[in-house]
Amino acid sequence: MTPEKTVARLSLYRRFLKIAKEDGVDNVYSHQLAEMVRSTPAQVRRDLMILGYNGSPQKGYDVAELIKHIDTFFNTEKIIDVILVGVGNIGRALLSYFRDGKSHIKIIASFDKDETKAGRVINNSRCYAMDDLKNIVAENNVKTAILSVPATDAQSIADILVENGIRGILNFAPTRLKVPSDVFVEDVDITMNMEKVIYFSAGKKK
Amino acid sequence: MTPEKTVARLSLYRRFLKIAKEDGVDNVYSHQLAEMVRSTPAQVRRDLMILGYNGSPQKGYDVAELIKHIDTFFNTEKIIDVILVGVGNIGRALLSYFRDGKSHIKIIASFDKDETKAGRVINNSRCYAMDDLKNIVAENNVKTAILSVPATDAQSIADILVENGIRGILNFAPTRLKVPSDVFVEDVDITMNMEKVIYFSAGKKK
DNA sequence: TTCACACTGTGAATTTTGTAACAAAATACT
DNA sequence: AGTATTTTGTTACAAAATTCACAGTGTGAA
Repeated sequence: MTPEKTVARLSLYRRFLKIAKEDGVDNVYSHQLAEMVRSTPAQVRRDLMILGYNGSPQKGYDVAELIKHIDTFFNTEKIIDVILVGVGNIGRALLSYFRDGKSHIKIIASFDKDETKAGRVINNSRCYAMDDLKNIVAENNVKTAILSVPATDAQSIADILVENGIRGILNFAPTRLKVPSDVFVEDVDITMNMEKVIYFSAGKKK
Repeated sequence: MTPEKTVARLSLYRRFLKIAKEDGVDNVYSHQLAEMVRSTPAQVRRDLMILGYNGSPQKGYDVAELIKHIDTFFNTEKIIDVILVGVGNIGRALLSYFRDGKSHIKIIASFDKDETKAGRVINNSRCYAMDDLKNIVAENNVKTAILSVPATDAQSIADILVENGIRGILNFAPTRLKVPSDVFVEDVDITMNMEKVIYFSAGKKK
């Protein structure tokens, strides 16, 4: 399977390729792509190898074509439906983030333990009670969830998600979730990231 | 300098150690720490080596002592002041995130281009106009910033930050910032993370 | 006091990730 | 057509991160 780092970079390449396309750019060279994502030409070419799409010397890569191949790689010609659990501050921010960004990722429903939120439409997404999760996930064949609940609830909700067939979780709670090995969890750990910044910026002398 | 990955994990260890301490745990073994942060005992021991603090074979690591050493490593006996620029959805979520979590990181001021937000207190943090940034950063000797503005504004605001002495940026905008090499940038790229989850969870068969 | 035990600290092996180098391909120029 | 130029695809190499494996150590039971 493709290494995690490469997958991450492919996602970036595509984003910047789309911007370039908007700007009317038809083809790019590896060194241009490298500059966009702060990488090196060698790294870019190496990453693109796995797509099975070949650029041409002289003209580099055809932007539209390359995007198409990355789309195929990610299997996202179609819209991907995801759910979000935990409509607190971060949850709401994410709802608007994915609504505004015209990406192929769509939050089809959000859920919250707080029953008073159920039924309300928050940031364009209808909020449901936790009890409805089972049906909505099943009916829409949702496989991916965003978890933005407080740390104290994260594990128990993750259990519910897994139980109902969720296979991938983007976790914003500052906890390490225990899930079966066939479930993929990506942690977005803001405190940790912040501490990294503080540590390394202190090291960088003026 | 300590590798980035190690720094990230040290931050995690500390968080979980603090929780353990709250729970009245006095000492931990590497395999327990490993389980907490989803790692391996060997990895934990290797990471802790750089602290210069030694556990003992029988009792493992003294929790309080280990926390103290990680604190020293991060140089955070004192509170770290940071600023936040961009009081939109994500900005507000972060304000409340850092207000609620009783961490040693404190957002002392927030800024927004939108002058109508200036003067208002949003999520316990006073919002200032961009023009005030210079003075507040200088007066408080702030070295770290959270950037949560739209992608289109990110670079120009980053330039302002750098100009005013900011040396570390936690960037939530889906852009790669161009900064001098003595400034550290950590990107939190939610779309990319989401795509990783989708990719790898699809690979994981039921 | 010796033995067995459970764990640490750390060099060495392994795996993963990134970089460099260069032949082959496509174009433009003469 | 032949040559120079530019950039790719890929292989070989290097560096970094992780894991292994085991000697060393303190403790308590026999």
